[in-house]
Amino acid sequence: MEPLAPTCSPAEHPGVRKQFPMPGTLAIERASRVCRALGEPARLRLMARLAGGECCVTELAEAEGEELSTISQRLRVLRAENIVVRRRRGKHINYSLADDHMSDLVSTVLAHASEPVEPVLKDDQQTEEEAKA
Amino acid sequence: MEPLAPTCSPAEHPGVRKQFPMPGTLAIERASRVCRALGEPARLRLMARLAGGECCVTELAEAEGEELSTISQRLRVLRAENIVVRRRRGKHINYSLADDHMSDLVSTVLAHASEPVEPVLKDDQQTEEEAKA
DNA sequence: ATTACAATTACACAACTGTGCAAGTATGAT
DNA sequence: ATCATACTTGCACAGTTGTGTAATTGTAAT
Repeated sequence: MEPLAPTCSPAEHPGVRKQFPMPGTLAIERASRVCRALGEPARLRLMARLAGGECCVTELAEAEGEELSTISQRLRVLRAENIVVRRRRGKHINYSLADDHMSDLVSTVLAHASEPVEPVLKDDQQTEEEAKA
Repeated sequence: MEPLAPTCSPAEHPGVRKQFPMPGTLAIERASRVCRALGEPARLRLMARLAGGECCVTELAEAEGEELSTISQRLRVLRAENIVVRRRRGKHINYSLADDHMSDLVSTVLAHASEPVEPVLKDDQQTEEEAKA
């Protein structure tokens, strides 16, 4: 449990040691919960669908080709993190994204995933500048 | 497994049915993997730290008060999703965020988590407009 | 009231994930 | 070559998570 103190001196670390103000435990906790909720293909698909407009559970189940109960469970997880919101519409319950932040998040991560893997600088390589230094 | 066809007609669903172009399976898969990687407090904290500048494993372990092996495993997960990149620096291996998308993602989700829960429109309520309609 | 449809929830089981310990690899110094 | 430091990985165990079936709740209509 107790980590040992490193023997490497601070001078060995040329990285920017700007001591970025770390977010509080609560913020980290909440943010990671949101990410985890989006961290499953099935749920992220649901989010992508909801980004196109609000839907009732039956619609979503039909679109996804899944059990109603399964969709409901997924929505439950999303709702627990305030990622989606629901509203009664007569016999149906319509779900939609909680706010603009959420559509931002979804589109950002999807945009990144759609991009080609940058072949510019592969892992474990050094830049040209570093090579001559 | 086979979902039953819903008996509710499309006319019942006033939501924007704009048939948003759904992202491909691959994009969804990759995006959700990224989210899942960020979906754990410990790993997200690591990301927040790396957002402040590149670090070696020992530094991170010391900062987090964790075993070196634990940090290494976390970095492994992040690296598997191309979220972070590593580079040898003599005796050390420095990790840093893979690209600008990643710092964007991290700061966006953290910003959202730091915000107060909007008290504007609670769940399962209807807007004023809808009340008179 | 009863009936029908929409959605949620409880439960149980399988699959996955994170962690620490211990062993292994890689680099630099002597 | 040996030694020490820095990091990674294999393994096993505990804790978590997603899914379907079946039972339950809630709403609207008759």
